[in-house]
Amino acid sequence: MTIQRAVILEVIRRGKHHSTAEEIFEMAKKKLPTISRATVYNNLHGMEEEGLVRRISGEGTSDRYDKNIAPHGHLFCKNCGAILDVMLPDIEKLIEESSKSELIEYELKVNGICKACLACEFDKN
Amino acid sequence: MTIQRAVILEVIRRGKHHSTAEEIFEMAKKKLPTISRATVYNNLHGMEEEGLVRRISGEGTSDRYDKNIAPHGHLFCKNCGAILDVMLPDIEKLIEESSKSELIEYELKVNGICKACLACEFDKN
DNA sequence: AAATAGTTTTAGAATGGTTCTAAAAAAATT
DNA sequence: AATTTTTTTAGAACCATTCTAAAACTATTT
Repeated sequence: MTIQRAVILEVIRRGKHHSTAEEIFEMAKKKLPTISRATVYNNLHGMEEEGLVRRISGEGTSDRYDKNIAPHGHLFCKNCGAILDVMLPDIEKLIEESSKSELIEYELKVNGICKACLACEFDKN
Repeated sequence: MTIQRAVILEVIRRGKHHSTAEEIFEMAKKKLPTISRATVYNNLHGMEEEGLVRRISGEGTSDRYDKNIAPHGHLFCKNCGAILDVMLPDIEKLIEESSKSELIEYELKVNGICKACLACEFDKN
């Protein structure tokens, strides 16, 4: 456990959900001005392997890191840009049954319009 | 409809499922040696918008293009490397119910061990 | 058919997120 | 204290994809 790793963990724990490596790097620099991008990537990878964070791979855009390590999907609201957790209770069983395979992990990305935007006619673009 | 687009469509239609842009480019070059990478990307994007192909975004690796345009997930077998379609009958309703959002499209990626590898003890690494 | 305008292709440069590298610094072990 | 191992650093390299500007097509108008 190095100082760098502690700062990165703190940034993830206190910062917003679903930050990019670059955002984490920028936040970490405020505490540790000499920290390097490679250190952030190294530690994020390490933490991913240790199960401390989960990576949400971006399509086209940067990957994001999630402090919520429980298996769940993500809703990308095409109206307001929010990224929201989606919990699907029995999806693991469903996947295994329908594919007859053994599941290690899954990643579910949903493009849609979030609850809040649906509720507010005014927000709709 | 240009010659290039026709060749690209033909490559996708006859070639293996889940090809990368690079693979499609290489195949297309056999018919049309002067075809450019940009043309392949341009046309793949166009076809994606027209709903002729579906993009499967890679994490770290290249995106792949799927001629199966019905909504479905993908199983990436960590034993043999196969990429297999996963059909989940009611997942759309499930997602909308559990997130209370309006679904536009979803992408489901599953890491696991495929049926064939499970059946054959010998293949297990 | 020639002229014009619009679209598509081409080759290569640029981009951007991520990974690699080699040296320096820090930590752990002997 | 000396040695080995691990981590950090800065910047270069990587690689899939996008951009660019010129050339080649296509379609449309005279």
